[in-house]
Amino acid sequence: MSKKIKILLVDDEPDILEFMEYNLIKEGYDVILGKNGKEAVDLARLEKPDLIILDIMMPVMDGIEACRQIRNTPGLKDVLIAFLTARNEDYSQIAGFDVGADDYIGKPIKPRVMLSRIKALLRRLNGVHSEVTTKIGGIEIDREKYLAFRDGNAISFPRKEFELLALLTSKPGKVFTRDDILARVWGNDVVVGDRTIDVHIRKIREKLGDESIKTVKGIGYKFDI
Amino acid sequence: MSKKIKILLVDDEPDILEFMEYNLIKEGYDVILGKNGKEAVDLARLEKPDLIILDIMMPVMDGIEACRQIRNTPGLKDVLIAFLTARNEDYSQIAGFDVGADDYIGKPIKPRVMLSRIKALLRRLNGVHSEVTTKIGGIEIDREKYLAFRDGNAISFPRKEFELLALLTSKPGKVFTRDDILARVWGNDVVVGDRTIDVHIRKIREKLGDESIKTVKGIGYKFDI
DNA sequence: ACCCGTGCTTAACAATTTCATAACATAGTG
DNA sequence: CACTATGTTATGAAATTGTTAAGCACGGGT
Repeated sequence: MSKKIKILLVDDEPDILEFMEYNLIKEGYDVILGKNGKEAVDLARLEKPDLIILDIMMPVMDGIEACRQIRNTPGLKDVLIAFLTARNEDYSQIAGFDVGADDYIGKPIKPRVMLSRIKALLRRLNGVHSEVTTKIGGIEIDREKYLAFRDGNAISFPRKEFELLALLTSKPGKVFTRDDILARVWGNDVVVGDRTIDVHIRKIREKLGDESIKTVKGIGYKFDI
Repeated sequence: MSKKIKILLVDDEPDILEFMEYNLIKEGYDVILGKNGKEAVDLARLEKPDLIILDIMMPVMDGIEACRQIRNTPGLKDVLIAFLTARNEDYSQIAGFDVGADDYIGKPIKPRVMLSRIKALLRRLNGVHSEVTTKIGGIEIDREKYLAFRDGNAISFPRKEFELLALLTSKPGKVFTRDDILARVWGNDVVVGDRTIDVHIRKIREKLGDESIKTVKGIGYKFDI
């Protein structure tokens, strides 16, 4: 996958946490756990997850209030938030949509339903997300076609190479550290050897046929004209 | 001049039906009427409207269930569905979200509000699926006839194959991920094995007899000339 | 009700592509 | 110059997709 998707999961019942964590990790998501609303807010600010799943009923701070505070955090206004609710809870209390929830997931939780719902939500996110194409210094990156173009000629890349290139070109001139690159192209907990990034960089350079990817020794790489 | 837009309107109160029908027809829409959820499903399948407006509370089958069934009908996965809801029905809103509604129109209905909402919805539709036929690289897809044509010769496909082809050709060049494809051709809650998509792709390729469907390894498939 | 054909899914296996690594070369830095 | 970070290359493992055939479910017709 491109950058691994990070999900913050908050519930006060360890069983549910464990159950959902298991299913989410199995799908390849990056999962962070919290056990009350207070933690939810702190972790959200710290980790900037892509999606937050909040139980409504929790000690210390309930999900509604947590949601409100998260939404009031700069940079987290557009995070996806879904509520967990028991079927028989009083829906009027779950006026969750008033505080800006994006979806709700009913208990008891069925793994398949939950996962498909999450995928649907994340798909919505993708639609809004960054620009589909970037044009910079004679080459154009089309994230939808998974192709780069130079003078109208398509250059195709295998997945990792493309994602690496897409990352670098997403902010031309910015230096991405190796850790950055590892986290965002490979995923947070993936461990790969020292030379892996270099090899991919090399192949991209070869295909692009120019010097647009610069090495910043001791730091990382950047895409620059 | 495009085809007239077809709206299926379902409510059990004749007054509301008449009132809305009047306003919609005045705007030049093609209106079909139903008076309960059962009729909604039947008419939706029969008429393939562009937009369905469902009351939540209805005899025989409520709007929620009708929506669910419509969404599970092949070929109607992407139909626009809007719910009619009385102001204070929190429950409706939440449950409606659950089954994939696109919008809510509150009662009491104000004609102008309703019409602008409907136009906004249909604008969304235009981006994606408006054209009945697509012509691309020697082949033509007719979504109404469920047929593809190459040099005037019809090629017929079973439903799944056709929908898959229709999806890919809806945006030539764009890579559709496997998850995308699963969600939009098979449906959100359907779980099928790993090789199912491949098998369908293979059959389509066989029938098209060319290389227009490309594999993007690790991502998905695209239709490209 | 029964049969038949079609469409859909699966499973097993083959073919292919991509990826990570190791070993070594080179360049940059103080 | 010594040391460290990066470049290069070939190679095998791993991941992904292709292919085929078989079985099941469903609908239409008799």
